[in-house]
Parts: sequence; C-alpha cells; structure tokens
Amino acid sequence: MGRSPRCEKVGLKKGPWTPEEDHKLLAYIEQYGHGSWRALPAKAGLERCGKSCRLRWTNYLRPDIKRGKFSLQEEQTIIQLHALLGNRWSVIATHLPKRTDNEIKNHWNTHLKKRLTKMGIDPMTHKPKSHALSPSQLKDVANLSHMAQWEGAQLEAEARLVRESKLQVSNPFQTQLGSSASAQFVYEATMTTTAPLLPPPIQPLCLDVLTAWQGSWLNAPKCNEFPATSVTLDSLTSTFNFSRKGEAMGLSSHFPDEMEVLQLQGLAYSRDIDDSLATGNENILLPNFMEAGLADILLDNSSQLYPSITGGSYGNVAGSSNGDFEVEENKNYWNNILNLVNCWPSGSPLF
DNA sequence: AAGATACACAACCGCCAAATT
DNA sequence: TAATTTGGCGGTTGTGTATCT
Repeated sequence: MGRSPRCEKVGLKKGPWTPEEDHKLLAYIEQYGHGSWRALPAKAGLERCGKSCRLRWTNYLRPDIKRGKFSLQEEQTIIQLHALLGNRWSVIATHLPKRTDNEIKNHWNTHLKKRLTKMGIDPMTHKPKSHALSPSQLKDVANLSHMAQWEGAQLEAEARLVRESKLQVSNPFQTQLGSSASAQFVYEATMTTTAPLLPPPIQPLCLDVLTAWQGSWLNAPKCNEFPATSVTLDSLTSTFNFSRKGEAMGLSSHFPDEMEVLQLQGLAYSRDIDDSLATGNENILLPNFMEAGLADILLDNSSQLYPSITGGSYGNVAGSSNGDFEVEENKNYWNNILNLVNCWPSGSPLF
C-alpha cells in the first residue's frame, strides 16, 4: 500500500479552521516557508495533516488572493474558458489573476452553471438547449469543437510554460482586455515578461475571430472615427455591433436577454437588426458568434451591414459612442477584417 | 418564533502524475 | 527500475448562514 496515512488515521483535526490555526500557519510560512507540507504541521504546532495545511494556504491564506464578488469580466472569462477547456479549473485559474481554482470552481457550480441553464444554454456544451440545429449550424458546431481543441491545447501549453518558468506572471493584458483576452494575447504578454526563460513561441494562430479582429485592429493605423487618444485596450472589449445602415438602435434595449447571453458567454458580439426583422429568426443573434452572421459580413462586404462599436457597460470609444460607418469610410476597419480572412491559416476551419 | 429548505463556499476525499528514494 | 512519497487536481460533501413557510 503506497498510500500515505490520512488525517483521520492519526486523529488529526478536521473541519473549519480557527483564527488561531490560521495565525499559526501564516506565521510559520511567513518565517520559514512551507517546505515539506507533510512536515509542516508538527513544526508549526498544528494538529492538522499537511494536506489540510496546504489547502488552507493555497485557497485561503495566501496573500496574493483576491476574494469577494466576481466581476462581470471575470465571469465572462470563466464562461469563455470553460467553453474551451471544460472543467479544467486549474488551467482556467491561470487566466484569472489572484483567483484560486477552488473559488472559480465553486463560483461556476453555484452561480454560472445555473445562470446559463436558466438562459437555456447547456452549461457543459455551451450550446442552446432543445433546438434542433440546422446543417449549417452543425457544421459550425463541428468547427468550433475543432477550434476549441486547438485553442485549449494552446492555453494548456501556455499554462505549462508559465509554470515551468517558475515565475508568477501578472498578465497586463488580462486586466485590460478582460474576458476577450484569449490565447494569443495572453501568450504574447507572457512572452514579453518571461522571454529569456521560454522556448521560441509557437506561431500564434488566431482561432477566435473576435480576438483576431481585435489584434489586427490593435496593429492597424487608427482611423479617424476612433481618435487614437481614446482607443485603449479596454475599449476593445466593447460590444461589437453590426447594424444596418442608418439604424443604430441598441440591441440590448430590444433583446436584453439575448444580449445578456452573449455577454455572459464572453463573446460580446451582437448584430443589430431592423425592427421589421425582429420577428424573423434568421437575423436574431445566436449565442454562437460563428452563427451570428459574421460569415456574410466577412465575405460579402457589399452587404448592407456596417460595423459599429457601442460603449454601454463594456467601455466606450470616446466621441463615437454609437457610430455607424460607411464601408468606404472605414477602409482600415474593413481591411482588418479582410486581413483576418486572408491570414487565416490554410486548412483551418473558418466557417 | 421555529423548523425546514436553499444557498454559498470552505474543506475533504480519492485519484493521479511527478518527484524522490 | 521499482517502490514510495508528495503535491496537485477535480468531484463532492459538510457546515454556517440566509431565506422561506
């Protein structure tokens, strides 16, 4: 039997920690470090098993832990990453600075899972429930699944690299980009801070259309409609809307529930539609942004759809809180989109 | 007011892989 | 190389608190 003795076998204390115990553990670790967890309790004067001490430290006492309410952005990040990674809480936790995997897991189980269920979304698949999918939707699902595997592998690789670098990297993009930070940005941010310790970067693959778009926009010259001084990383997490020319109404006022679904999913993507089309289903946004009409926007720029950025609670672009743009007036904008299509890795599914 | 129920979250358990002997 | 130990992970339970009946 290679199994180590368990707490109960030696009559050690279990259950909630008292403030005195916390103090002993904290004082010991601050002075000596934790060293061998197994040996710690005796040295620190605690009648606990080492495992209990480790858990108490990593999930509660560690100084670099943020406690309390999860922000909307944190929730978006969790949902988005969960869609990609499933219940790999430790990997997800590497993308939420100062949050523990246990806390994230608890928050998912007690809040987010229920919320998605309530909205008719299967919390495991992140797809709408009880809707027969059309063939094209099935194709999208298959593509997304492929993307999820790919991106998930990237995230894992990145988490591993961070671990191996033995550095706690606080990722500047994480806080600024919030939920929209995906593998590419996080990876780049990591590279800039730990470059000497990491192997050459994997060629980043933009598997998230929105992120890729944001990335290309970041590197592109700013167009007049977005005064450079007001364009911040934060503003890039704004809601992306597509509206018909001359119709700049906010989708959220027409479809608050759907809007919330998208925002919770961290997709922050919507498509404004004409009032007259509101009852027609084909244009109503779907939780899956790949299904939300991006294809025809990307591939058919003669369509009557125009991109705009609105602020709302997701940050704002000063001076253009609800600007619609003519295609020809926004060459940069469209070029970014077209670049995305052109740069898409051959053989990778796009739509 | 009191018991029942629901909820939130800390803590535990068993398993596994990596590290150590 | 095999055996053992250690630390980490995800699922689950236990406990305290809030809300309901």
